Amino acid sequence: MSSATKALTLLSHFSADCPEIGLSHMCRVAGRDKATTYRHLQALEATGFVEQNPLTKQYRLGPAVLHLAHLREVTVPRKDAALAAASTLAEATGETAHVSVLSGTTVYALCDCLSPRHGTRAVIDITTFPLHATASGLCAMAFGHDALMETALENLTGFTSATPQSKSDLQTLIASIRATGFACADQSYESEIQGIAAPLFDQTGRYAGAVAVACVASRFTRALEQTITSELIIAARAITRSWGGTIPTPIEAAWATLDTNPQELDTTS
Amino acid sequence: MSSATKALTLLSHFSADCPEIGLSHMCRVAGRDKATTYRHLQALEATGFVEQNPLTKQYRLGPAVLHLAHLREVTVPRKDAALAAASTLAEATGETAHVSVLSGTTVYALCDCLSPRHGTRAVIDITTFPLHATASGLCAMAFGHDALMETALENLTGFTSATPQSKSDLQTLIASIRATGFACADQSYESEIQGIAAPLFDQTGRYAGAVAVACVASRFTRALEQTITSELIIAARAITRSWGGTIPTPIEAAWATLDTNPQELDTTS
DNA sequence: ATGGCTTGGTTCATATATTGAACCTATGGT
DNA sequence: ACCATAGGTTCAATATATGAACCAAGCCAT
Repeated sequence: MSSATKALTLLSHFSADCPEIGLSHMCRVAGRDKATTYRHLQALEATGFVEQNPLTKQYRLGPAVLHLAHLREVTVPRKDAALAAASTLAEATGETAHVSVLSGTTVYALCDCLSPRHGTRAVIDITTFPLHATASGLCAMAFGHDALMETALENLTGFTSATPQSKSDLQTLIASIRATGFACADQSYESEIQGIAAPLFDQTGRYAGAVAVACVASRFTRALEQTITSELIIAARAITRSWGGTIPTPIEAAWATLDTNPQELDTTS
Repeated sequence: MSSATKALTLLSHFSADCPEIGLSHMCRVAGRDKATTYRHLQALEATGFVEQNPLTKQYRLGPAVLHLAHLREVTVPRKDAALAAASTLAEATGETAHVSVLSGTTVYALCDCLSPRHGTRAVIDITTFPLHATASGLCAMAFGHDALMETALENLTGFTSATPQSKSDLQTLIASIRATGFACADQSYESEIQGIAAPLFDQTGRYAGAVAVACVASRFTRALEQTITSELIIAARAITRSWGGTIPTPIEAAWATLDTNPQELDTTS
């Protein structure tokens, strides 16, 4: 590990719970020598990445990151990362991939990508996703803020016979989504379309959107489902990372149990 | 210069004009060896501070900065830095210091700090500053967006006999502010109050607000003016830096010519 | 095609910059 | 007065960074 990497790594120990860290404390959490840590903090301070609270002598993030973040936002729009991941996802699954973002209580379509593999394809022709009837909407309800449930209940339009129609229906679905880390919408918005979505998070740590696959229901098999879920995990991690966020540990844990299933099948074969 | 510092310094070469930089280009602008630069970029990439555009192989700012910037915003509110600088400014000048922020076309008071040195003090008892009559407002017009002039012309309230009353009055004042890097309001809002303001900038590079001194006019002398301007420069640099911005070069240049005046006096004495 | 130009990326001996135990000083609590 | 902990400093030992030279790939005009 290079010296520069070690210095940069110190920054990852700052968090919302622990926004100011003293030298000794930093030594402990970083597991490094005091002199080394001190010099690294000096280097970070010289470049504006940290600064010392003049009162407490504790270190905290510096102003340099503000400017860099602004530049990042300008140079790499969110849509680009989403589109790149959606493209890979569509390629790998042979189905339509799309990404949605949550703004207030509305789930907007950010981008989508159709796979040329099959003649029939799911087409995303809406700009806002109903909360209660789509995988992306349900994902937002499961991992977004609480106000979404109220909004959803105000508009329980029945699109198909499978569209959830009650609060208890939604609560059951949401519990399942939170347990598995995936939202599924089995022909609840359009018949013949099966949706599976995974959540995305931004730099604030909050739910930011979903990456989803809309699959022609007649093609949906157990094998395709496995491909979709494992590819969704990859896409969700990539987009979340690009947006400056991280997947919450409980969700990673839920995904990890899914990942091991194929391995179990391998050992029994 | 430590290795970590050298690596961090590479990040400063990214800008809005040049958001993606290739290895060779980075070597040239950083003036360092290719192997060294490459390894530094590798360290930055490993920590998420830069990433490679997969198409062009060029490096650009990475997602890590987004998260850090959010954390910085949460841990260090703008007001704190402003208040610290205002306090120093009030202490050094013996007059009332205050900081304003521009939001839309309105100039809001962010904080102020009175000096206990004199019995009479200027008191900032307004929450929004008139654009045409105060140093902070004129500063916004000189360095902020163009729409401010229209807004100012819609409300040319005459507070004192010295309040500017025409577009040409304002244009003359603004030209002077742009040339000197300071905005002055000589009893144009309240009689007996002389205001001097310096501009502040944020991480977007745009005008963000002003730091100002409100001085009791009867105490205003050439010597005090020199103290105020030199202290204002220090305060403006500190706040701007803390907000993630930089003072534009033309303004620094204007300030530099002022800085040399006292030196000229010294050499002749 | 060919040769020259540039690009991103890699190697390895050299020596420079990093390391960490021990030390210093100040402060707050008992 | 004492101990514990804090931030900060020193210096010999050595691990780590360095850069000239090198490689492979892409581009472009001949």
